[in-house]
Amino acid sequence: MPTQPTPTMHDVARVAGVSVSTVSRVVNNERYVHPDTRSRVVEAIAELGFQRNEAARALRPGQTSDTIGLVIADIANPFFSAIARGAEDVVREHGHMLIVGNSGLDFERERDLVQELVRRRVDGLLVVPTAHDHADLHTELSRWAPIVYVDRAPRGVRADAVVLDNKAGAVRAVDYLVRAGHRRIGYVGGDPAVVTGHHRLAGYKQALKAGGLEFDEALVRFGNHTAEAAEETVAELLNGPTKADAIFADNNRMTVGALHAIRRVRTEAGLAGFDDVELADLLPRPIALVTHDTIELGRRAARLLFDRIAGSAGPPRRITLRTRMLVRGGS
Amino acid sequence: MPTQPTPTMHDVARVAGVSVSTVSRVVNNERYVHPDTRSRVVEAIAELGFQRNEAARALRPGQTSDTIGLVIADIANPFFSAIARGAEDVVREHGHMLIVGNSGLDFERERDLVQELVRRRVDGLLVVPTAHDHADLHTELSRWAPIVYVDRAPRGVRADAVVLDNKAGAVRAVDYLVRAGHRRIGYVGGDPAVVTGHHRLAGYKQALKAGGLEFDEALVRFGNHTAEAAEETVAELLNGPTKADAIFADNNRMTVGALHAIRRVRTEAGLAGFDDVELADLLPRPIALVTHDTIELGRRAARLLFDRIAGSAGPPRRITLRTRMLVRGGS
DNA sequence: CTGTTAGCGCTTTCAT
DNA sequence: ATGAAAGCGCTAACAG
Repeated sequence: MPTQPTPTMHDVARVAGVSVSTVSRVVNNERYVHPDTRSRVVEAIAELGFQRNEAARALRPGQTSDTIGLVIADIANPFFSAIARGAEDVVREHGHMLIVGNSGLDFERERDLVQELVRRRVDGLLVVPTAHDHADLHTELSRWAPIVYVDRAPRGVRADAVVLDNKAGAVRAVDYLVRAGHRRIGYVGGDPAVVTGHHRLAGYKQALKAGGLEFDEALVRFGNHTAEAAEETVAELLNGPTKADAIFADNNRMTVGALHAIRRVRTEAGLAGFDDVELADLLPRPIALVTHDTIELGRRAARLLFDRIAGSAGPPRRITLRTRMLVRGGS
Repeated sequence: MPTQPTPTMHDVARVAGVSVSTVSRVVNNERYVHPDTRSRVVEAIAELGFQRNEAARALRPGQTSDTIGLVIADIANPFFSAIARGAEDVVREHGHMLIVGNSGLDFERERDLVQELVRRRVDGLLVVPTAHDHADLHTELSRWAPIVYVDRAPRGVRADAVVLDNKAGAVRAVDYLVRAGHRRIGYVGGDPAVVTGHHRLAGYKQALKAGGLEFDEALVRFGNHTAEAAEETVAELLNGPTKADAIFADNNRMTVGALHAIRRVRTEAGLAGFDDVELADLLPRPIALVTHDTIELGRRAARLLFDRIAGSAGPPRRITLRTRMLVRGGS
């Protein structure tokens, strides 16, 4: 059956035979309401199934929407869904709700989402920014609601951000491959403009140098946006003239693609990857993984955001979370 | 720096030297605004960084919040995050936004979330219901906003739902194990009260019977709420007096747990599981998986919801999505 | 084409 | 202890 209009405080007041202010007092559990009056109101509320309109409440001066916006690339990617999970944990602790939007790493979409969120008067924003320059967007919108960036700092702005220790993680992973005797280590990455990729590439270069290996531009392949794309790229890297004998995968999607490619090509190529991937420990081949507490990434970002919402001033804060390298699989 | 109060139409009107209604007309792209006036308003909007307050707009009669609520068990579980992804796709197509809440399969939390969502005047609700009886909750809240249930129909109500073909899927998977020569097939499941488990168990039983195997209560273990719990249970099933020689895992978490247990115990036990799991195809052992288009599950539910929001009446609709069985891994 | 007005559902003085 | 009234930011008649 079609839905009915929700009853208002006015309706409740009529049924209970009191004024709206009294209903408001009961709903907000204020003192100075006669027990009898209170129970009549409570009864009316139950009878009508009244649910206070939060949007109307939020309209009053000094009131907030109790809502946080989260903009990520793709909720179906385990990395981002873990962030969402951590964010939601904290957001709920604070009695707020989470509005989620997928940007698909497209700046236009991100911009639309963030603006829409501000129009809905969220109390704060958690954003995994796209690679685009955020100078304008950030300065334009951060006046209205505090913004904390997750996983990477936006281009062109100094702003609050909670990130991973990208370079150190990459160094350890690539170093592992070097020590294992690999000499031509390919790099597979996603969007070349995303800053995490740069940092991980820097780590890759540093580890190569430390291992006495020369950097070869031909071994670096950015621009793979899905696991499938990464699979093709890696197959090429392994089979083609580049003759890679190992792969460092930039993120979880790249790792999945690389695993498939290596299996397809049937080589003994070494593999290391950033982010954890489920079931990697059960694979027949060893794989070095740079892991981290992704849920915590979301949690920390949300905590920092609520700090700002509570009024904490001061310069932009940057929190960097540790990563660990571990070798899984190859049982 | 702390955030400022957002400018209102009144502010824009003052700056542009017009009335609020003119500002409203410009913002809503209505006709009958003189080009000059329009540009003065547009300028003022840009100057102030005005963003229309959607909550205030939604308050007007006949207006909607353009928001959909989604309640799932845990966004970090790939099954649910895929649903969220599908839902968001459709929600966005309709110009709405998605508020997400994790129930953790706890009825109290679910109830709180759904009520809170109604208080925020969402236009509709997408819910993966807990096992608890929903008769009261559904009849109480579905008057105010249409509700479509995802993955399972709630207990105690006839309501719109988009579900999977649980029984048939389980039959095929277990049948695969039977044909492979397994004789003592264990069943590992999650919450015993969730209806999907019942249907999958029914399929399990049917496949056993068809294969001439006797049903043994001792081989059925519900109540595993994490992959880790499932791992312990499966290890017990394989090692203990039950002497299972194969496992049917109820859902993706159970499958992951079972895989770990089997590796730990180092048996040749057969394995089949409901839901897909990433990288299963690269595992050294074959595994029969009941797969489905999870994103589509979310999409279909959202479409059905928007149908109802648009006013479509009629009896509760039940959509059942096909599942497929395929054997992965064991390369 | 533009302004005035009323009112959406709620909270919050201010009286009583 | 309770009610009347104003107003949050916006839209939608209704005038002009």
